Amino acid sequence: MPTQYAPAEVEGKLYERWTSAGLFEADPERDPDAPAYTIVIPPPNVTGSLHMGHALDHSIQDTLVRRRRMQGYEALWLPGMDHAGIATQNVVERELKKEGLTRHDLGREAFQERVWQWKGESGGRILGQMKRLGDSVDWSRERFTMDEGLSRAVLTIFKRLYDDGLIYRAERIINWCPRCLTALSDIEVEHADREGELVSIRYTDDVVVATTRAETMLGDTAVAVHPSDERYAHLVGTEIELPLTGRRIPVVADEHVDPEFGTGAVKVTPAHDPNDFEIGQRHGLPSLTVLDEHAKVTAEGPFQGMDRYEARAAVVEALREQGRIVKEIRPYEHSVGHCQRCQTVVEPRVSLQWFVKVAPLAKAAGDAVREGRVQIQPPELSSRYFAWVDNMHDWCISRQLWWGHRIPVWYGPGGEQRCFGPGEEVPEGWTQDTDVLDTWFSSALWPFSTLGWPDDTPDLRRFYPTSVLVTGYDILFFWVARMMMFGLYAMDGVEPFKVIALHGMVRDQHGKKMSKSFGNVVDPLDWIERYGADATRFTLLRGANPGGDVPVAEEWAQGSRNFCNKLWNATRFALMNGAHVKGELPAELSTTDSWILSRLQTVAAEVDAHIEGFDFAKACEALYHFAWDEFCDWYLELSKVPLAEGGATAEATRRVLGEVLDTVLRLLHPMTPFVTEELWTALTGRETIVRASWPAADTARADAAAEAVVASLQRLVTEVRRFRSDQGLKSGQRVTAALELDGSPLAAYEEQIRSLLKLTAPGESFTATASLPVEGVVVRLDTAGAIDVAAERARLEKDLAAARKEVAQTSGKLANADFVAKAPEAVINKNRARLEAAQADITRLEAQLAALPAG
RNA sequence: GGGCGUAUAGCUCAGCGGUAGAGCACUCGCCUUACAAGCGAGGAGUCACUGGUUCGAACCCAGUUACGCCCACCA
Repeated sequence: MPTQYAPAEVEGKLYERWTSAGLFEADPERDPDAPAYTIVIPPPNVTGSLHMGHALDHSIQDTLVRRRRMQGYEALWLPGMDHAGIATQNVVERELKKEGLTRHDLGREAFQERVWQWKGESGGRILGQMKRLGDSVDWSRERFTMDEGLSRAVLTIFKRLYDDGLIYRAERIINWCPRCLTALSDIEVEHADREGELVSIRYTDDVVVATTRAETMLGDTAVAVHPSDERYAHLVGTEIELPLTGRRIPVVADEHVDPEFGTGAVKVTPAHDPNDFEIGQRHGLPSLTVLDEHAKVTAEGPFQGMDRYEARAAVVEALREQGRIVKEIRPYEHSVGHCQRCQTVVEPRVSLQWFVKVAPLAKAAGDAVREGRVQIQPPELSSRYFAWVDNMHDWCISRQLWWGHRIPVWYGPGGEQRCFGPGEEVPEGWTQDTDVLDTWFSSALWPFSTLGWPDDTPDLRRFYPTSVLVTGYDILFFWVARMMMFGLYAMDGVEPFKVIALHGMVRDQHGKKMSKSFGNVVDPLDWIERYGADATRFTLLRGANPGGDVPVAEEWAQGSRNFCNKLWNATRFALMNGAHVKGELPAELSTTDSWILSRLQTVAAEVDAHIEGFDFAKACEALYHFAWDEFCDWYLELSKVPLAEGGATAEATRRVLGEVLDTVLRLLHPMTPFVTEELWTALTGRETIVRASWPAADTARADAAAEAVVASLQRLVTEVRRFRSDQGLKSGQRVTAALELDGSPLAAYEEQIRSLLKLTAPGESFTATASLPVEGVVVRLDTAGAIDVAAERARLEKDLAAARKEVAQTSGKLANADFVAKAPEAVINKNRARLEAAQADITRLEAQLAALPAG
């Protein structure tokens, strides 16, 4: 074995071995008694490639699934991709543009073929990247939201919702992207504060209105004031002339108007503003569309054909010429909606669209969490979930795109409209709606459509409901809430998952969001290549505090790489010394053996509990410390003496070494699958760790006495090392020493202590001696006259002062009647122990000071 | 505008009633036959501020300040 672990040389080979052996494949019939464990992957966009967010999300899911698989569950992690309507259509349209073509040049069918072709060639790059990460997904069950089966699920549920009156078509104001040329749902619009201009316009001598979108005045069909606003009471019910158009529009009274804001009079443009649309509905106002789908002015007149921004300036200029602009135009920061996919400013627009009536579905989705049938992890995020599901607007599901599931509604003679389910025959002469469904419509079915629904399949029976949904809190609304709605609806009230485990966003080392413009984006593949998949995963998991964002930095990845290397070298040492896992543990164990086995079982219990509780940071932390600080730094070092002794002692040590490594590797395997597989198979000679058993904590191995002995041994060794370091003694320099260990439980460890401290046997003569009473034993070191007495005295005096302060504090506390009367017994005892320890320290330190040679 | 959250060592974060912890960074000493991707030793924090509750507060309560996030139909 080389002295350094080279991930690149083992990862590809191991992944290939795992998949060809079918180790990740679930089988609904394998063992009917085994509980099922299911995770469906949040399907990445077919346009996507692996970023740190995915790497985190997948590391978590893989950890959960691998642990369950080791525990004997029938574990299924189902992979797949989302067709990502707008995103994908945009990509392919961009490609076409390079060839000087638009989708209209191809026509609908040819364009769709083109997208499928693109999907075959470059879509799904992310699936290959998932293999690099080590995802233990079942590739035999890979799904795509546009698959035949999943499409049938979409049509089936559409038909059911339609028949239940939960899907309707209506002319409503919706968010419109003038670049993508489609409607968007509320959550596909991102709001950001932008500097705009608030223009005050004098409609008449009495009526001044303000707007940031002056061009929309061309579509005004009223001015609204608050019903109780006395300034305007005389105008309500009258008509005024709308400048630039000559149209006469009414003044209406509406509660929505805030009399405190501006002049208290509002222009009303029902066709291009959501509020105004509602005012229009309430007062029966006409809705006058003045902007087309490209956001160009359609209203006849001088502005016709202008882009909205061009028109905005032109309208203001025209009004200015008429002297209708009040005062100066002032800068105004306000929130502006942008298309999530292309960042174009969204234009509210009235149009005929399809909607899901969400009220009953959202109610059920909320209740499932309220009643505890679905648990949100961490629970603090539940309030956000409720805020969303309890206040949801109807969901606009139609998109004016070509890539997606086409709406299964046909229009027949006489304007009749009918929904045809899968397999139903559409009569001659009927034409299908040209819109497709929002991409989230099909992803909402993912937890059951992937398992075969609407058919009653063995997979669906065995693996639904899924066990846990793992995703970032950013798509709680986009996706999670909608899966809840559709899952409960389609599966007759059975929730799609039992736990929603939300994680944070990956950020840079200063907690900043990763973005191309900041230049702080880290590519997980880059880390995988330089540090290995395990180090990449471990870094992410180690930062994954429940609910918190996950900062990552280059140095932390190096630290994880170093940790993998540490495991590598520990195993190398163990194998070089004949460590093994054959047979039972020896009946006769040394104290250090008992200690490490005791600690091991505690750590196994902790790790298990932390993963169970989705606290991956703590699981990693516990293993990191145990493996490095306790096992490598102490047990391994202490084992060198018994190993050298040979015989039964050495044999017992080899067995314990093998035992601890075996267990640690299995505990780490869900987080760092590759290095653990490589080392574990070498150590045990077995086929694979993937289906090895998950370690259970053996409480019978708990041994507080052994832990106490090792703790004092560690204190002794540390104290002497401290002395040597303070004294500037060469670390390789052998020092003669007498250890007076008689009667101490450490007596059995004299050899190890000498070895750790590089002490030789007591010499013939002591020239200058430092005496270190530690833990009731005395160490006399012959430092060949090299003692810096002043430095040692300063050091001891500092420690002495600290000990005296401690005594003062604790004894003061114990003298406080209130404290003694009210504090719990355990706390009082702790203080007593602390006092005793400090008093012992004082005795020891005073003795050490007294023993110092005159200097 | 509403809601939620966070302020702890240089950085990123744990701790959430009983005398402050980790990783990285830093200082000093070491190529000690598992590992220099390493080993040993060490320094470093009035736990944002102000009050309150308590025998005892980083932790609970109130307020202040500063950040962050989510939602929203702020013309």
